[in-house]
Amino acid sequence: MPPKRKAQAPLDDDGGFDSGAEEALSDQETFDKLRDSFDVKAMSRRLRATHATDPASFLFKKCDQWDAQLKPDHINRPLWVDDAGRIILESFSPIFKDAQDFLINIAEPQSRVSRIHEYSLTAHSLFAAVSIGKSSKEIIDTLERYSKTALSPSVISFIDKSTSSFGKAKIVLKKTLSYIESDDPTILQRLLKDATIAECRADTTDGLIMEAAPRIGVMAIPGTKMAAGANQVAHQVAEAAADPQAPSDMIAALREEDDDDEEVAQVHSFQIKSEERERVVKRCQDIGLPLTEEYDYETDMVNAKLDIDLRPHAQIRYYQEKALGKMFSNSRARSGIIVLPCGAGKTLVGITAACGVKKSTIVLCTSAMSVVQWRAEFLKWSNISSEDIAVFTSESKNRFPRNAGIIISTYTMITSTRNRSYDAEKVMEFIRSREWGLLIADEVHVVPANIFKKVTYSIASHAKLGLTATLLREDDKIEDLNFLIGPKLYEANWQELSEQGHIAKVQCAEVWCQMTPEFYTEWLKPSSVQKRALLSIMNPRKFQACQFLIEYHERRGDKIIVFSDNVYALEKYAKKLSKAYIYGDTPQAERLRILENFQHNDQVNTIFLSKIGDTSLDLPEATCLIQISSHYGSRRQEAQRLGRILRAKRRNDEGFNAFFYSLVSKDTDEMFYSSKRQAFLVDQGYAFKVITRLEGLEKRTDLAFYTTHERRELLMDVLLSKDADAAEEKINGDMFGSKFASTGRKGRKKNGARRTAGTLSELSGGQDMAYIEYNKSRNKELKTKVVKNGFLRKLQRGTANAKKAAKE
DNA sequence: CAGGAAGGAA
DNA sequence: CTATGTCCTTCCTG
Repeated sequence: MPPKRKAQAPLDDDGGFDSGAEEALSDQETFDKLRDSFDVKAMSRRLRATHATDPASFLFKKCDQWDAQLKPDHINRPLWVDDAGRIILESFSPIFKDAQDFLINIAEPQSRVSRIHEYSLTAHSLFAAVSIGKSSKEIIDTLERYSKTALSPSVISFIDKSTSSFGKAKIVLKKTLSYIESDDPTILQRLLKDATIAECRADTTDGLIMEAAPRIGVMAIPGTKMAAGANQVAHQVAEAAADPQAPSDMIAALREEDDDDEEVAQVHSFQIKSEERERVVKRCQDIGLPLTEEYDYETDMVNAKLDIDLRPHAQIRYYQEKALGKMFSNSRARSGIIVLPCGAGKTLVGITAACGVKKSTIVLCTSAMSVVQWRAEFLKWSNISSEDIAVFTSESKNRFPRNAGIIISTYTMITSTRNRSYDAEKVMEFIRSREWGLLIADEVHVVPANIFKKVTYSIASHAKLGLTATLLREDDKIEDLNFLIGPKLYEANWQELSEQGHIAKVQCAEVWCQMTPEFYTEWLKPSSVQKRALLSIMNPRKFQACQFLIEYHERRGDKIIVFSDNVYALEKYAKKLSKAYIYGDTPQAERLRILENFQHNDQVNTIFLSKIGDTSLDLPEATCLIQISSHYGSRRQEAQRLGRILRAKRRNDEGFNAFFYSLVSKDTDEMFYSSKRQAFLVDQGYAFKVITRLEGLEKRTDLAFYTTHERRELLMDVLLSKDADAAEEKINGDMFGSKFASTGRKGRKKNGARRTAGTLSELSGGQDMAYIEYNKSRNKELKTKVVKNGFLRKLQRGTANAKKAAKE
């Protein structure tokens, strides 16, 4: 994958590197001196790595390597294709739409900034193209037609080579067992020569299993069902013929299928161990013979039909239809992944897919809350009867009464390795023992986590549909989805959807906040990353910017969410500004109360959320988002947070914009992380504007931490908080260190130290600190789990205050 | 219902 | 560059 590029200039047009006009001069001097004394080289190097590449330079570089002649009418052709399979699409071309539709099928979108889109041809993307029915010739011809230059031979041979062996063998399910199947026995022989695959073989026969092609009825071995199958087709043909609306080719197709059946086409197969499914699929991809997984649901006579249809009021949007079209071509369901931004109707896509397959369906979600939502959506959009949808979570362990139905559950529920309750085990048995027509994996990007990989062999499903907004992980496991679920079938273009009003338009901005001298002085002292991070977050200028933005947007009538990963900062900010906040320990009832107020009470326009709000909370009221702590360059988190405001209810109001601010403390690590986090959104075409000063901010005297005194106090508070205790070590560490060596024995990692500190809160502040410091080095062995979190935090604050008092 | 255990995110 | 610490979620039990 080529490196991501920043599309926008790092600086605002007029702003430039505004060195803080809002600072009093003396502050500025102090600040400059501080900065001069600090070695900024490392940081600027990192910044340059993400900021510096200018958006067009890579084009020129590529042109240099190019001998290819431009075609005479190149101006009418929208593509540049280099010999490594990288494709540049000009979005201003008149045939942009056609070219985009084509590219999305055969290549991986890398970046879709406003004028220039970049795609790349990969083996995976070509496999996806073949599995939705594109031939190698079709791909090459179309590419050639759109390209400004003749395709290089290496690209052609890459496409040829990659596609020639695709689609020759498939993986199928018969009576919950897995088989590799092909028309061509030599392909299977070839596969069996591979040691890994041979190892995973389950049947002990020497040769291959051979049977008539699994058209109609053949799947059923004894007579009765076969007859039923044949009957059904006859019935379908009759039905189709009787229906004046039915296109004649459809009838012909059905008849043809019937005819096919009479010629005894042979199909060969061997069985593999279900638990080795992934290994086999992966191995087959590695050796260039990827397996297709398709489900011929219409002719499946073994599994009961599920009575489900979309309700008439369910309107499928065109992009949802496109996505589903990729999944359902050739009247089969194929496994794969559909990528749609948050709020673009992923659930409806899943439900429609279930309505297409009409077999038992299992839906997996990440949290119990979305399980409830999925169920509600199913009832809303389809005519499924409510008893046919079972929910399998810790609090509800239902099964459906009939032969076919829907189960909605969580990944953890399915994959848990620990002891299950009796009921849970019963339901698991039920799930394992039957065949599923469709598996819907919500938030599919979580699946590659080690534990979740198990789902695919706990559940025997004919087809799998993965849904996600952000097919992104910071590790390299995202590739695994290719064999865990299937190829990416469709990926929507965010900009296009927002232009058409399906998701909100968003203005993104990065607000650079200068560090105050007090805070920067501390920041520059050698200390832990945690402490530095905390100082950057608690930077009073950032606080003021936040306060300013909240006031500004509240006046505009926006509903604002403020995100902070850091709970300490979350609490400080929220309390200082008298706003409600929710984090992990907030009890369910309290959460609901706050959310309720946020949505319906016009006195409550701002809430503070920890990363609890990244996913799962659905807040259609929110229109403005402020990020105050944005650690670890997680692109997915950034995208997901942005997703919180994409479904803004007011999005169709004339000229409506949602706002997304990232507050960043200047000259700290946050700058680096921030640009890293934005990479994904920038590739989706979002332009981040850099704001170096907020108009009117400097004139305000009523903002928090206006006086030096207040800022000092805040600094003290920060330094004494649990995250920033390194400085005290020297003072108190050796005085009390040994005294408590035998006290605590347990506790998980650093938490242990914190917990134990709680239990010892009756000690004086100084001793307490010493204790914490002493145990820092050996907290791996600590293991006391005494008090619960919420209580602890209270104690924590108590001890912090005690420390402060002791110091003064 | 509180609390523990386990695991994920990045 | 990787390892880390912190937060959050799930499920199950006493």
